[in-house]
Amino acid sequence: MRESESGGRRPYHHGDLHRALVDAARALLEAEGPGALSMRAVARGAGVSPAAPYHHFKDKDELMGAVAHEGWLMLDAALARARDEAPAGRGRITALGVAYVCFAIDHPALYRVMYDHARDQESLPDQLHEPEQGAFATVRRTLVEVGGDPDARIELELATAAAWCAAHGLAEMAGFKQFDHLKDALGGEKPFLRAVFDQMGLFPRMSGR
Amino acid sequence: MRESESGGRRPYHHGDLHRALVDAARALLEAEGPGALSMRAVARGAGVSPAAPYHHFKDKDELMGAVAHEGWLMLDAALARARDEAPAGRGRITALGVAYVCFAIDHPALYRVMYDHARDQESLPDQLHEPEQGAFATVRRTLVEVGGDPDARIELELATAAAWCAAHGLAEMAGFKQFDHLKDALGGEKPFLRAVFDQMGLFPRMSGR
DNA sequence: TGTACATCAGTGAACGCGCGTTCACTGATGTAC
DNA sequence: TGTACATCAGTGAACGCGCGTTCACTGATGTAC
Repeated sequence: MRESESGGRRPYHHGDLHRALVDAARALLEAEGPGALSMRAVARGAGVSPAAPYHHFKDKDELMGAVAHEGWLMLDAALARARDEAPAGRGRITALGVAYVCFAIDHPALYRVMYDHARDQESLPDQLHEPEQGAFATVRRTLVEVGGDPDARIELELATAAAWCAAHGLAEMAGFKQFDHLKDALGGEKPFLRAVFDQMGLFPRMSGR
Repeated sequence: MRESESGGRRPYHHGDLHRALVDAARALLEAEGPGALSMRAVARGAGVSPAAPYHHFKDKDELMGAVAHEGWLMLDAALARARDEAPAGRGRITALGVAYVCFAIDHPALYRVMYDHARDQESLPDQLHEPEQGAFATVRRTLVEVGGDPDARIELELATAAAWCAAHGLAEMAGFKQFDHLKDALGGEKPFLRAVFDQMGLFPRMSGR
């Protein structure tokens, strides 16, 4: 792809078509949205014949899975970064939520693909459930710090589930026009997101039960 | 459609094809999911030629809009009913949230179409913003009862937005397998939904600000 | 009551399209001797 | 170092498909006189 775009003749063998295909898919996604993501369009984007991708992916679903997987890794990284940057304390969980939604806003089409793929298999990617890594763990760990009892598994998972759903809902709706005047009133998108998360009270309410 | 299904010969004129098409679309949606919703499939479902729908809908988008509209009306009704049935008080807002998610669980494909259509125009349907009717008003009214200050417009809308996003997020994720053991631990789907909503603390926190 | 005519709401064939996938193939590369 | 050969990773043409939409048409209905 690099060669063909810069005018030089591309060698017969690509080098790393697997990578190039995923990159092309993501570029297409950002440029034209999820509806434009076809096997043929991705091959076209990588400067390769429509049959070539089948040497690297069993079928369309497998390519989509690879794109979604990369998205989840990016989201993991974004949450971990947000966590490290926010001062410890109650605001940290809000910071995570804001980072989550910002990711979805910055990569709306990729975010959609991630969830569409997850929905097809009726579950989020496994890595979210691995105990010591991934976005799920980051959320849970932060909830513990913020006041959750690490031994109260059910309550902790409930809090994590609540935070996740809240973030997902806001991520999907943040672009709706109905919220524009709220954003104006609060001074922009991020203050709006922070306010909604605060409103939701995502930190655990473990005490008093 | 009625006639053709019962074996009698259908008269040349249908009677109410507009209605029959929307019904066929919804039946198709429930039976095969949003991916199967094509103009031709809907016509087929209504027992009519592929060109016939164009006498009633300008294009596919207009048909989809009609289906989505009907979905919103159903959701409005479900929320109003839930509100009337729940005892007054703080639990009412949770009951609304549960009813919302139950609607999405009972009509997953329709719910998807509703939001896809909304997303395409970057906003929820207008009726959600009309002051005295629709689901939005039901949520807001209930929030006021539960302790919100009706004059604090921004805070009230923030609370409504938060509740809406929370419900939407949960609606989209309620089917994921990750939550299965939480549902088991809590005694079923509805207790799980209630617990998540309670966790989120959707009632307004107007006091102390 | 009968007839001419406009209008409405269907038909069915066709348009061009892009899709996912398969196929027989071929050029490039790596390895064994 | 040179050669035979297996394997890999591409090509490009073709498959059958269902789609949204348009077209000229026709059967049914309603209205005016």
